Amino acid sequence: MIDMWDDEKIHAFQKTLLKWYDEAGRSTLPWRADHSPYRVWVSEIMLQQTQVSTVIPYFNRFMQAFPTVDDLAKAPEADLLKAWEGLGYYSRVRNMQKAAQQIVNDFDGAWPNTMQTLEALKGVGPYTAAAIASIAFNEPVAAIDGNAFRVFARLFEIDADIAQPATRKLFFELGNQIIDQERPGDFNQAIMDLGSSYMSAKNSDPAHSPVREFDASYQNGTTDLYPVKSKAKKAKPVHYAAMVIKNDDTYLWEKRPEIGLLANFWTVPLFNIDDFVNDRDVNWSETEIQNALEKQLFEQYGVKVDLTKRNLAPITHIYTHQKWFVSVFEGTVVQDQVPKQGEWKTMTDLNRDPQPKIQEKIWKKLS
DNA sequence: TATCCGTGGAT
DNA sequence: TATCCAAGGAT
Repeated sequence: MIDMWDDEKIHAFQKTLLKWYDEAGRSTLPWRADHSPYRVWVSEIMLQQTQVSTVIPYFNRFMQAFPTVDDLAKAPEADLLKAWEGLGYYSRVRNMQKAAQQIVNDFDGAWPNTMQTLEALKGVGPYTAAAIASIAFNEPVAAIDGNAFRVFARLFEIDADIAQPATRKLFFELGNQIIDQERPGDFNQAIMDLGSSYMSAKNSDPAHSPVREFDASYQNGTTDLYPVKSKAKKAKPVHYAAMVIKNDDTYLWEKRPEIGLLANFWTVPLFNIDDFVNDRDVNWSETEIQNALEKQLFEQYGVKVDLTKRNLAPITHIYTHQKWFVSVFEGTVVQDQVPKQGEWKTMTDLNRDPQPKIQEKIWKKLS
């Protein structure tokens, strides 16, 4: 199992780590300017599965637009999604608003101030709760994110698979044993800074790490073996026809379902055409696919359409579990009529809605 | 427990 | 190009 350090070594590690953090940590990150729970929380949610350099401009704009938890609680959802547009994992911002309303309504505006009570907030799991509790409220709990998994796995040569949810408990208990009791928030952030520099996933430099004396994997030359992580499944290919249908100066536009991928986002109609696609590339009879698409537009949307252009070279867009191949079709309505499903909107109107990246790619593909 | 949920960057 | 990684959480 784990070759646990004695108290003396733990204290030496804390001292070495925090000394380095004070001298070389990323002190200029905007969410480190102060440790108010609101700022810490917003930054932690944005940073989930998202790189620091990506988050910085979003964070600054978000704090301008929604300076307090009250502002966030009462903001229109469209404004929130527009502020989040391009960040991905959009349920994060929807859950954030629900959590803001929990704080305002259920807790009378007072922040929960322990890891355990913070986990009651929507979208706040074990990692984020520990991060807020330690950074904003000085509670000595380990925040186990991807960095902490990697750093601890290397320091102690831990062979448990970090892709297994059950492994989180092991790392959490280890972290709680070595966390600095006086400066838990700085300790957690120091581990993250270490994990994004000397002990990063790629281009690590353990020989110059401030904690190399404590790094068993470096001492034994096994850095590349840690962390142990099982491989993710490959994304499943899915084929769509994007229907860009014009009616004078408007386009056919519809809202996606409330749950699932890109929930509630507006896009042009996207038809699944896996049935028309052979193996790995478009391979269909021209008249067959064209007739099928026009038929579906009439039956599902109630509009008669003349398809005029097609782009057989598909756009590709990769999600975590799906790889989309999107062929863009253009057409015009034969006669003006109100659609059974979706709406006609001008380009000006639809640019006001937040759009997923795939929709941007579709617009760019138009001839 | 396994799967789902976006996007951008690095190699 | 394919793959992995990036301050995870909900179901």
